[in-house]
Amino acid sequence: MTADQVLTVRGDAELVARAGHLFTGAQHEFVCVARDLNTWSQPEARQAISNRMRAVGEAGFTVNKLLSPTALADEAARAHLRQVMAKGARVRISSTQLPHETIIIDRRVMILAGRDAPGLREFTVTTSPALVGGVYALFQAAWETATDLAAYLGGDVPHLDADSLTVLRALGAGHTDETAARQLGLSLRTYRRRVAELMAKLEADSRFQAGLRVGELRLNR
Amino acid sequence: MTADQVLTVRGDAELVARAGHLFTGAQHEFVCVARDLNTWSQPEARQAISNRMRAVGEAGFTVNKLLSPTALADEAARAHLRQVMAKGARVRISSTQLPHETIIIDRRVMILAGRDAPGLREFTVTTSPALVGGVYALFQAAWETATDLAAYLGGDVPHLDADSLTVLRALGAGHTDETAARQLGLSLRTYRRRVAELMAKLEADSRFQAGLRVGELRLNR
DNA sequence: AACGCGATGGCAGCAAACTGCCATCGCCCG
DNA sequence: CGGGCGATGGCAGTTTGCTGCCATCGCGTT
Repeated sequence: MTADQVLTVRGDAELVARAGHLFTGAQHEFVCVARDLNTWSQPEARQAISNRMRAVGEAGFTVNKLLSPTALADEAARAHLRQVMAKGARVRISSTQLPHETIIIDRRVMILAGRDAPGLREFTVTTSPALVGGVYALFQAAWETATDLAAYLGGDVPHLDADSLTVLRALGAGHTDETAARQLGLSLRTYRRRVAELMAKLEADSRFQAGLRVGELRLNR
Repeated sequence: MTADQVLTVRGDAELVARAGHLFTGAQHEFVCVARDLNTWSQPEARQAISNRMRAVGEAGFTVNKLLSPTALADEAARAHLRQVMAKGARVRISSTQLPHETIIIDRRVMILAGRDAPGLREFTVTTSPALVGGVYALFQAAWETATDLAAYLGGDVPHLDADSLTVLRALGAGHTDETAARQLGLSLRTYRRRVAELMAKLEADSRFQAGLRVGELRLNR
C-alpha cells in the first residue's frame, strides 16, 4: 500500500505558485469542467496564466470547456465564451449540475476546486494516473452527451419553463389531450394552446417530430 | 499545502482487507461506473462483500450502476444485470467509453481501479471531499444523459427493419400522413398501417410518445 | 386450376387534434 | 373608475389521424 501524491493548496496565489507551471506546460489538451466562470477571484492571475499558455489552434492543442447552463446567466459570461470559442476552444453545455471546477491537463494532471469556503478556495492537484484516467473517462461521457454551445445559443435548444415541462410530461405519458388537460386542471383549449406553443418552440411540424426533438435533446428531465 | 489521503492498494485481496469496511459500511448510496463487469478476478471476494452490504431497496439506500454497452456483450452479464435490477439497483448504459471502474460510496469515498496490469490490479482509495465531490458531479452529468437499461434491453428496443426506418424518417420529417405516403409510394391506408405497427413495437400510446422513444433511444439513424 | 395467405388499398365512420372567433376574467395602469 | 392587455375557456368548423371491413392482388402450395 502506498500513499499517492495529492496536494491541497489554499487560494489562487498558492495555486499559481505551486501549479502554474502545469498550466503553462500544457502540451496537447486543456480540459475544464465548471459550473460557472467565476473560478478565479483574481482575474489578473488568470490572465497571467492564460497569456503564457499555448495558443488554442496550434496544431495538436485543444481546449475543451464543459459548463452548466448557469454559466450563460449573464451577458458578460456569454461574451467571454464567444470570445473563447472564436479562439478555437470547444465549449459545450451540460444540463446537469457540474462540479465547481475540474481541470485536466494533457490527461496527466488534474486540478479540482473545492467548494466555496469562508476563507481561501481550496484546490486539489493530482497526478495519479488512475485518478486522472478515471475522471477523464467520466468527463468524456459527460462531454459526448452535452450540446454544443453554438447549438445551445442558436435557439436550437429552447429553454423550457416549468410550465412547458408539465405539458411535456403529460404528452410523454401518452395521454389524450382530454385526460391530460383534466389532469393538469386546464381546459382542453388551453392545453392545446400549450402544446401548440411547445411545438412552436421546438419548431416541430408534428407531434411525432416534437417528441423526437425532446427525446434527442433530453429535454424531459 | 497539505498532502491528502490517497491510498493505492494492489490486488483484490488487499482491497478487501483495506477497504472492505467501506463497502459494507455504505449507508445511503453505492455508485459504480464501469466499462464491463469483470471487475473482480475473484468472484468469491465480490460475493463476500456484497453479502454484507445493505440490501438494495431498504429505505434510503440506492445502488446506481453506469456501464458501457460492452458490459452487455455476453448473456451472462445481461443475466447478472437483470438480477441486480430486480433487487432494485438502477442500471444505465452510456454510449461512451467509461473508466475501467469507479466506485463512489455515500459521496464520501471513491475507489478507482487502475488499468489492467500484468500483475495485480491497482485500486486507488480516496476520501478527499473535493476529489469525491468533483467526480460525483461528473458522474451525475454522465448518468443523466445515459439511457436506462430497461429501455436498452427489455425488448423495449425492437430491432427496426429498413422498412420501419423509412417510415420513421418520414414521421421525423414532420410531414402529414398524406404527403409521407405519397413520398414513399404507399397508399394512405398502408402508410398508416406502418405507423401503427411502429407504434405497437415502441409500445407508444401517442405519436408524441413514439417520437420521444425514438429520440431517447437514438433509433433514427 | 383451385386454394390459402399475407400484403395492399379503397372506403367509411369515428376519434383526436388543430384553429379561428369571441366572451370572459383578472390585473395593472392612467 | 374605465380602458388596455394578456390569459383563459367555450364553441364550431376543419383537418388529421385511426381502424374495421372488404375487395383485390401476388405468390407459393396442393
